[in-house]
Amino acid sequence: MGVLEKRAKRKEEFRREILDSAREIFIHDGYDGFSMRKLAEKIDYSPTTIYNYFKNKDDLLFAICEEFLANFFDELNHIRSVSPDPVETLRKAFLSLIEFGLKNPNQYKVIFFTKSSVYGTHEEFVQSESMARNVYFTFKEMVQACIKAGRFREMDEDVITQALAITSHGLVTLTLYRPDHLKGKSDVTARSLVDAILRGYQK
Amino acid sequence: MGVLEKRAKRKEEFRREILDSAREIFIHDGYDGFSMRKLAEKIDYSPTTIYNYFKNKDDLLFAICEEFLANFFDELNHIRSVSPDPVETLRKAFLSLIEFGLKNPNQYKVIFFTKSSVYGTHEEFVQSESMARNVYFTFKEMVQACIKAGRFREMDEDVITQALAITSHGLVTLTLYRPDHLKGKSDVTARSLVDAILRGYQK
DNA sequence: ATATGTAATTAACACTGTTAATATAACTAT
DNA sequence: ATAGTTATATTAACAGTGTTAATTACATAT
Repeated sequence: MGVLEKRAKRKEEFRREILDSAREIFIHDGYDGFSMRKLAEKIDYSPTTIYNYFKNKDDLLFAICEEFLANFFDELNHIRSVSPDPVETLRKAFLSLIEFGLKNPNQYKVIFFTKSSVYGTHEEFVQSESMARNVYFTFKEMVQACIKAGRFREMDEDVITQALAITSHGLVTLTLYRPDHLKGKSDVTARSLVDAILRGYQK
Repeated sequence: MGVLEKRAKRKEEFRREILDSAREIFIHDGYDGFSMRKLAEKIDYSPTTIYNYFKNKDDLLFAICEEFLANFFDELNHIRSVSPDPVETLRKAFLSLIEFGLKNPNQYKVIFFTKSSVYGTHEEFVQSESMARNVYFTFKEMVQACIKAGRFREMDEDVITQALAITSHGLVTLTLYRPDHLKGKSDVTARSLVDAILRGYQK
């Protein structure tokens, strides 16, 4: 292994180390408790060192988002592989996304708060290799499967997919930011809502 | 008019002046462009003076939320007064909320970002005289009207109301924070989504 | 005129993200 | 081994943020 590769590897490892520490801060102190300086202190380096591994804070947050979504992407594919009925698959995937958001509030906040600019326009988003894109397209494929199986009314797939994304997003963010409003009954409301919307799109 | 009343009146007037300036900053510079120091400069006072009229930044933001929601509350009652069919009333109210959010992005962000603590627990929220409460209960009454008219399946009213709130919230926030994602087709998606969910809850 | 209470200000604290300039360490070529 | 080069880490600083304690200016009441 050449020296250049060794350096690159070491750099990649350090990047990982920073990322792990950053995630720990998020889990431990929440989104508001995170700062570049705090992260620097945790990894025992000066704050400016981080900037040798990440362009800026947004870049760091984006990397964390990607990790988070990569985990969910795996779960999504697992659901698809074990569930035969397309509508049930979609329902499970749907509820899983909601559960994932509610169980990882701080990571979800990172995704939500991270500037939309990092994903670029819709075209750039579609052509990107981001995990957000992968998750979106997996959902879209699930919707397409429902239409193809004749279970859904024939509509624009993107509209339906986005409607589902919107619904889960609304539920998660409202629960995270107005926790008392649903009186801890998020799961009941979630099921009711998922039922209603799937019924609404079914034939 | 006594001196004390005069002082109270003057204080109330100044409070209003601060509030108006704050709203102007939000409209002009957006949520991220707002700061207490900028507001102070605009009203030609030192930053600390604001703290004689508002407990802190959150308190100020809350006041702006209330104003914003008061306007929407009026529109909601207008819709109710002119629309005879309960389901159509709900649909219009629903779409109106979404439109209101999309047309006033910065004010909507204020509502969303303002710490949930200002509304307290659900019980405190219900007993409060906040505009958020009024809007919520108006929506709930509309849902009840649909159930009473035998148009909706008999379910917990709160669950349905919250489901509607969640959906509009999701649509608005996703459009505001991932604008390119819906490719400016928010209105199409909104109508489709509202259609689907109302169909889902109808008999 | 003096005392009282309110309102506004200055200065400061403890933070934030980020950058330019500088020092240090590591590797390359002579 | 030494000199030159490059990558990495650090210090100091900038321009902000919300907020508070201490202090001054001012209008009112005695």
